[in-house]
Amino acid sequence: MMDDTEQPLITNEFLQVVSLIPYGKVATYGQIAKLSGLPKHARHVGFALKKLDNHSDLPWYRVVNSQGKISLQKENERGENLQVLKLQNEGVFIVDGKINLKQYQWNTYE
DNA sequence: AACATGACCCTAA
DNA sequence: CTTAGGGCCATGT
Repeated sequence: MMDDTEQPLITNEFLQVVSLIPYGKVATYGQIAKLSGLPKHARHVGFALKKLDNHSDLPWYRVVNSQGKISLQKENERGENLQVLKLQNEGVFIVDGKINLKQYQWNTYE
């Protein structure tokens, strides 16, 4: 039997890392890619997340770009961004559409 | 196979 | 501070 469980990409690696982002913290696309061992694939992190369903358990909303801005532009009927709401709900302050990474970025050192 | 696209990143100006 | 350009590479057509 053929067992073609081959992934479109190494998507699972990305999602694995995303699931590790602590509550109330955020990580950048590049950071996720790097931690997954694929530093050149920052773009594909977003690509992988886009293919997710909104009812996924993954904290996809904790992923922002390197400038601390929300990359997802999609809005609901109220003109609100779901990612913004999710983050604010975790206590992440967003000023002028930007997040202070110095304060909220997931520090993988230690 | 070639071309366009993308929830990006980095540097220069 | 913002914008522009080049780099990157899997996916879709």
